[in-house]
Amino acid sequence: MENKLRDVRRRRGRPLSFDREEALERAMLLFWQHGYESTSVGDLTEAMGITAPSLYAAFGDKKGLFLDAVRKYTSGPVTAQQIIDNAATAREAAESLMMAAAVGFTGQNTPSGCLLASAAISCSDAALDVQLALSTIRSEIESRLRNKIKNDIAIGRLPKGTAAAPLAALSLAVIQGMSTLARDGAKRPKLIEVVKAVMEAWPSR
Amino acid sequence: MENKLRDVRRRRGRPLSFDREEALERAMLLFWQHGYESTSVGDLTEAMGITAPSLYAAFGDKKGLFLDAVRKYTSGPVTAQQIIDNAATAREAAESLMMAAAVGFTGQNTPSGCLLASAAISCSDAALDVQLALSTIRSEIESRLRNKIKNDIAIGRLPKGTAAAPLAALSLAVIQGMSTLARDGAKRPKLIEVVKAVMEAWPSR
DNA sequence: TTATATATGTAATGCTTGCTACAGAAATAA
DNA sequence: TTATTTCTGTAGCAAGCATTACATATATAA
Repeated sequence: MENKLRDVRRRRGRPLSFDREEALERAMLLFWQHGYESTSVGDLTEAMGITAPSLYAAFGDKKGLFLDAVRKYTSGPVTAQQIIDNAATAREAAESLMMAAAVGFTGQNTPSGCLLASAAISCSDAALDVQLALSTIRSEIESRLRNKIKNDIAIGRLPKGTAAAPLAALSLAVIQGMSTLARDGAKRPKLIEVVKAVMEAWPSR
Repeated sequence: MENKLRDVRRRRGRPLSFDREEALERAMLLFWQHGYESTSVGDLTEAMGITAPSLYAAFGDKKGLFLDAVRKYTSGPVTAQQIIDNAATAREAAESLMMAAAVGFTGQNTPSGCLLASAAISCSDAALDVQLALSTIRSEIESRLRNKIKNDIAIGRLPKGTAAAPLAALSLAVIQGMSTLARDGAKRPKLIEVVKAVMEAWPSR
């Protein structure tokens, strides 16, 4: 079997003068902080250290760059999907998800809050598709958690009468809300207390 | 005592050609839907039915108009402060507040979600003061609820060991989160279920 | 070498932004 | 009437927006 690194043929024309992933990382951080519409292409090129034509050649347009940044954001060290799937129980899945949010929203080297929860909450009609893209991601996480809860009910790990949808929606609502709390200045311990508090809403252990 | 209506002297120059409160109402609805920065002055003048010079004469500038719109939003039929103050218990205050949110975020003749929670979540540096204004309002509601909870603990209506701050923060987080859920298409019954679910987190009745 | 492909830097595109100068209109006060 | 005050409509401001045309630079392929 060939060495993968050696297998990578050089492209034909002039090579990129910048590290694509590093530039994308910087764009992501800017979108995270200021949101989609309030971040201008000028802001982006400055932060990424490249000129506009390079940006457009590498990422298509502002919208494409944003969606790429979202992809980078959601494929970090631990994804929501992994957290849910790896949890032993639905209860644990919800708690881990919210705890990861509490920690991720209060990082020292990243903007406060959540990119998915804050980058396109309200926008102009021109950005409705971007808004929808984020909304879809949020809904998928909620749906996955809801299914996990339903499963635990089905196998008797949660009481038969438990309402799955409200618990899943509540978890997502708390995550969205913690994003705003973090943006408003709430520190990590406070968010962790919020998670502990909301876990009391689950059926008695 | 003079009749107040007769007491209102006509102003000296040419009278306003539009109803100030009605125009402000329309501006509020537009800000509610699209947020502060994504609503342009052009959008506003069109919706308000007036020209730019009239807008600037009546409201100062875009920022002044927005803050006036926020004032109108927060001084509606029932304010958060009234809900908290009129509630018999802290528990009731939190529940009423969240229920009012669930209803208010899913009105038929208004945009989905909450103006305070969505109009300036992420913005450019130029709008940081607007962002701060909304953040301050949110914090004041949280603070008022927290004090109500502390009082109930002090008079023995809630268990001595109850943590007031997390319950207040959780309530606000759920409200912010429900705003996003509503914007994502959640209907009123779903939000009401979320409120019922989170109330289970309160100390046993 | 020459041809081809890709990326870059400069500079500009047309459009939208928030805002306002200015002249005229419409009211009250003298 | 005349003066004064206030608002309106037209028209336009400078600045910023996302995007791109174009010439040039730098790589591989023939």
